[in-house]
Amino acid sequence: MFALVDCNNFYVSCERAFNPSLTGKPVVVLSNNDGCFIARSDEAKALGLPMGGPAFKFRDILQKNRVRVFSANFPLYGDMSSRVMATIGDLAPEIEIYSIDEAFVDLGGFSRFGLEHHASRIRSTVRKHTGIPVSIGIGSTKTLAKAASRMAKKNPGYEGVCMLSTRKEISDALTTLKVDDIWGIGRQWNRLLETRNIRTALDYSRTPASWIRKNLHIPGIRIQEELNGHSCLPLEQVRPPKQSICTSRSFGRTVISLDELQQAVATFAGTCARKLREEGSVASMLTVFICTSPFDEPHRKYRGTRTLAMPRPSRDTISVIRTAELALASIYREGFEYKKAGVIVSGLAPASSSEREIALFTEEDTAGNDREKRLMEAMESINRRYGPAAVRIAAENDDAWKPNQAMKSAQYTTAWSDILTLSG
DNA sequence: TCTGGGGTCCTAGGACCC
DNA sequence: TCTGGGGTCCTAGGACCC
Repeated sequence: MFALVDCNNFYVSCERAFNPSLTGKPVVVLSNNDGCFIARSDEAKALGLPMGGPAFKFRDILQKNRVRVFSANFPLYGDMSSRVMATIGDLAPEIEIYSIDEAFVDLGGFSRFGLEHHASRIRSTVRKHTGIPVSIGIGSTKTLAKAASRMAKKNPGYEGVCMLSTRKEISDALTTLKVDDIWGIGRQWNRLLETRNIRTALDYSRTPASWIRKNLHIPGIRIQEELNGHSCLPLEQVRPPKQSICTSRSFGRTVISLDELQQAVATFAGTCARKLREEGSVASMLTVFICTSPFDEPHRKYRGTRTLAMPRPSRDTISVIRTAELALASIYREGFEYKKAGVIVSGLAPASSSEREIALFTEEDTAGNDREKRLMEAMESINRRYGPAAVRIAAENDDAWKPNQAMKSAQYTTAWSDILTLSG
């Protein structure tokens, strides 16, 4: 049996863990640039504030109800997530960390304790050790566990733990589960399914497989199998190496000049290089994209994207930035108000394999590679000691296009300076 | 005035190979 | 008269997830 442990309103719960006065009050957390709602407390949901809704359109509701509004504080949420996952892992070692606020665990070995009982123990321990409330769903497939966790969250009667085991429990659950609440069914597919009058998970589970195969392809078939109790999605305890790494941002204001875009793109490229080194990978390709706001008039819209091969597979800041600059120069067009840009590195391979390949090249290349590597190591050791951007490549600069974050809470668990604000 | 960021998988179509 | 079959790789785009 699989269990899904799912943190309730995760980012809001993180804010509450350090600020108990938020308990019982409506709270929202905003995306970068204080744009959209990305987390809402139950009280905020009850006010009709939608997930992903743009904050400026709900200003009245926010003010009238004294909603507590926070800018996103991802270092805090990431650190709280690690603590939650570590606590779960202590009580259920076969764990797949699925997202920042969710983990699948295999409860197979715990049947003699009673699965629901053990799940309750996980729930109360996480609450006690981290302050984060979680809901837990148990089922014979990941998709059923997901559905169960939804029920656990929605109905207080379950006290945070819902297990689907008998045939009747499963079919009752599938009858109440709307098709677009199934894990893996999004907006487009929901629209298509509606036209066929497929409205509940039970309808979906009984739809001819040939039709699903034709219209929703392999992923659709997997969902159907999983709803019918045939597990297709195994627990992935070891995260597979990343295939691509992306760094992108919306700008705090519109950016017009190539010069400013270059600064932004170089900074994102530098971040990608650092992420590559963390991942232990090298990249063979690099993509740059720039775009205007999707809400602009059609004639003012532009999206440019360009993929280039790296001169050789690398994770060196300088060569990643250089390649990104070439790509940017080829897509930049004058006269547009750019709102967002990003760098994606792909064609990733383990760094160790590339070192062997480099050894096949000429003497100079080997020397160059070695010099790059030592330079990166030196930069990183300086930055570890003196702060994240103590030394950087001159092209990197986040002054001009930095996102706005007006209402950010302190980094209670990751910055010493911010802990002082707690006690002070 | 003001609308996030980081991923994966799948398909289709074109280039190219033998 | 009339022009195969099978494969890979790459890119772009669209779907999904959190």
